[in-house]
Amino acid sequence: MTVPPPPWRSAPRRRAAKPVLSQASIVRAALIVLDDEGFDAVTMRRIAQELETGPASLYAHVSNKEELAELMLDTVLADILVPEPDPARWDEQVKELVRDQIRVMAAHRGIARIAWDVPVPVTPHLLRLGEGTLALLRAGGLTLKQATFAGDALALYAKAYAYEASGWTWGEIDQAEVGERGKQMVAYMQSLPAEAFPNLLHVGEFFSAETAQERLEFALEAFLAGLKAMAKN
Amino acid sequence: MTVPPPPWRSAPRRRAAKPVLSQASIVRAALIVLDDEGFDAVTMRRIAQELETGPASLYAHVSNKEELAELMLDTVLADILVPEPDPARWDEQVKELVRDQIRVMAAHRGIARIAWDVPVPVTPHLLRLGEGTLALLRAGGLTLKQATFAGDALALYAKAYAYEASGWTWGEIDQAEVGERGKQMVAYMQSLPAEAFPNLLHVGEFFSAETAQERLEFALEAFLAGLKAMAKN
DNA sequence: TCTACCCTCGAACACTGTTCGCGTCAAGTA
DNA sequence: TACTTGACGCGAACAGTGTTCGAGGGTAGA
Repeated sequence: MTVPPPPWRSAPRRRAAKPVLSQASIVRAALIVLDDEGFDAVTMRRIAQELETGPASLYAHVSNKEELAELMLDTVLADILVPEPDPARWDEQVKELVRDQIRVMAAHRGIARIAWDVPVPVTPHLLRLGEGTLALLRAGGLTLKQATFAGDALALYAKAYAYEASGWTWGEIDQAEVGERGKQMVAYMQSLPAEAFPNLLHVGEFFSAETAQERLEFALEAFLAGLKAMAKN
Repeated sequence: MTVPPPPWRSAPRRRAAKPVLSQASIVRAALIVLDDEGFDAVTMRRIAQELETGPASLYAHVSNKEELAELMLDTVLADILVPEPDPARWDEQVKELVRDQIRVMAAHRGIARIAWDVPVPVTPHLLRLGEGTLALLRAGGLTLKQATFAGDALALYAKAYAYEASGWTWGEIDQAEVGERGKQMVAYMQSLPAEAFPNLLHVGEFFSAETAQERLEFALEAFLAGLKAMAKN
């Protein structure tokens, strides 16, 4: 009963004319929006727009935004290399592993925030990373329990510094506003008795994007030194 | 021109009949909602409802929700006591200060999350806390720069463990869901070659609400040990 | 050719933070 | 005492969010 399409009309577009929707393509689109426009821009509508469709279409491939966030995190973490433990280079390997996590997370602004919000971190690459960290720490002479606790702390370092780093790097923290608040802060402190904030008044120079790396190295250095002392017992 | 109110109508309610709106009362109401119903329930509408008014009324006393969050955090931090440095009890004092921060933050579920989101932590009590931490650390023999970096790391510890602790304690992390995910995780790991996750398979017991305190103590212990070694140089 | 089935997606729902602007009240001034 | 003024209360609305429903269409298998 259906009439064939008139010959002057081009053949009906096949579905595949536009990239087919899939979990992977959705995650990819979400990461593109994240990189280009920041964390707040990553909405279901914006992602759908990127794929030239409506928000409802996404829910056939992703059960909700939380799951999508988890998939984004896992995708990003795929770039982390877990080293083969080499006892001779133990410190350096541990530091490198943490730096690597920060590197990949800071590359996508706001992804560190997702890392905090995932309650139970069990995605394939997180498992791989966790196992690798444990193996590395145990190679340094720690018990399984010690390694677990140390790994927990190190993951925390990575997330915290990556979170801060992405804020500074990507301008999610409004530089002008920060400067304004900084001035107000100094003025406030100077309005109080001079001896009220003898230390705080001089730490401003230590807090900036430039010192982020240095602060991380300091914390890592101290933590690892303490860890090594524990491993010997 | 105005007609006096008819005598059978009760005298118009005075403004003071219901508690007058103020920044302090709004913050108080917000904390009540936070404690009773959790982080997600803290909306401008719910706070207004608690004060028997509409959401628009709040904006006369608080410029936006971000500022309100900051005020909530500051109010909670008021309970922290900053100790007079006593070199003989240095370690214990530092640990106590961190524990104290975690204690007050874990008491209000979700307040730790606010702490992460405040970009430039400059509220009165945060300044007081920062100065106290610096003074304490310097009393342990650290340079101002070392003390700054160490204080940064310690604040990070406090926020991270408080965030996690409140999640567990207050059931924002759905226990049933966690259990389900845990089972799936174990099943997934067992479906892979046995040697793929030799360590991860046995750490489950170390991760629970009960070990949160222990994990913090471990991390603090290691970090402080490393710090003391640095101070001597 | 018919029948399932799954995917697509417009429309709608319930919710969010925030603004506008009209009233009303309280305190200050003449 | 009468009037002005300015601040506050708050109903209504706006733009945006995540998510669901259900009708429709395309594809694959019988």
